[in-house]
Amino acid sequence: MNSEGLLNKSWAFGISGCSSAPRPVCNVGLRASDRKANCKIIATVDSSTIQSDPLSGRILCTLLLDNDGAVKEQGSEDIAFCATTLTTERKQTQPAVSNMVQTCEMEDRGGQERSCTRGGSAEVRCQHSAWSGLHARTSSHIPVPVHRAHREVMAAAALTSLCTTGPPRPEPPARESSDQSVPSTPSPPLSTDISKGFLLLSQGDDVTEESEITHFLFEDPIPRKRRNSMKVMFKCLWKNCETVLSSSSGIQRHVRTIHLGRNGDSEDSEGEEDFYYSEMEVNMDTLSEGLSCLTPTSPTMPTAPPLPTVISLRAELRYASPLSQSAPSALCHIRTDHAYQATAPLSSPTAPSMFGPNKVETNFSWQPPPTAQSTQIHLDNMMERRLQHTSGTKLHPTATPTPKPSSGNRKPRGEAKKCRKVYGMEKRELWCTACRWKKACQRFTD
DNA sequence: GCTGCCGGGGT
DNA sequence: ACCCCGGCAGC
Repeated sequence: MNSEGLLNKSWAFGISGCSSAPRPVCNVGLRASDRKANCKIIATVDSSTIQSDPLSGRILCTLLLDNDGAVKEQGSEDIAFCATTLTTERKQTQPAVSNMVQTCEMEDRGGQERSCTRGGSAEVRCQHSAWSGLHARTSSHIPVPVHRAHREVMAAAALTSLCTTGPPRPEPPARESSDQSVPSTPSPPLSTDISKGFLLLSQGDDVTEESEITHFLFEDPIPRKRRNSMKVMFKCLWKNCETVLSSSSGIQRHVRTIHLGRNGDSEDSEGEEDFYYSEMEVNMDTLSEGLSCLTPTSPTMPTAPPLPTVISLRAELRYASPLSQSAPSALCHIRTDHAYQATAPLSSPTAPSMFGPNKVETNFSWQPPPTAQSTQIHLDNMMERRLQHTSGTKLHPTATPTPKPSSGNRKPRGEAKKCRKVYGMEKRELWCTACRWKKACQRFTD
């Protein structure tokens, strides 16, 4: 097997920390290939590649490959990890190794040799020690192509994941003292430090992918859930606007279109919208609980969801056709002030569905807990405001969308003929009740 | 002026 | 709750 084959087998076996180290140092300290009697030194890991290493220059361990194909590790007692990366140099000299197993177990036998062969497969066992608290950096003297580095990272990830399946091991005191910045909540410096190392390896990779790799590499089962449950949201800072979106582009577009009154795709804002939103961390567990309460298909949906953080769904409608002019009244025919109007249809055939294809965005807004009725009112107002905005009148940031103070909230006269017009005064008995009572016609709605 | 309908009052 | 109407505003 050539070196490429080794790569394909994810020969990278060096991983540290294992199950009891939530912040394993995964470093690449491989230097050279060498030969010994009956063994081949396939890698040496020294402390020169480790940042903040108090024993600078010291060889931490040497990885040997014996004739049986088993990997042996030899080194000092305080070996924290055995990490390796295939280098160009090694790629040329690495002998064929088969049945290499990507297993890393936590096992402290107290001896110098921590390797065994099981079923013809070699296992690299890592010993946990005080070294686990060390921060690692990527060895800068090892040129690694991006794609290959990526593969090696993934291989290391596989190893680590196997490590975490090992028997539980109590946290060593050394870690507690050396690394005090390990809260139960996510720790940005960790991901930053680690990811920095991998960024050197895979600068061309997408950040998200790199982040995923980092999480995959170093995640703890329980902390991962917390880590994933926190999500950065972007909150609009505009006065009286509580829109919260999950993406910066979305909030920028929101600010640009809603508040700045600019075209959503135009670039003339020159980043002005950046001043009108801020990031916020949101516990997605709480949010999802709230959402599940609001989900119509939720089997456990209560009639009045007791939300710790209440979400009101804002159906932001964007209409491009003149149909939108009449949409509000058609959409929101929930009126209970008069009994004769309660029988009116809840929606018009010409009205777009609230959750229909015209719905472009659904925003989450943190607001005081509304009742079901107030939620409807909120939707109503939101839609009306949006429709007023999209129907041609550009909103000034400080201007409240009040069309005409003098005209009050009187809705514009509809286009359709009413009962009076259709039947005439002679057949007043054919009018709908509302028309007879000089109220808004309920038969011929707009 | 016609029409739609809001607001208010009467029963 | 039901019914009626004055009055306003859009057309």
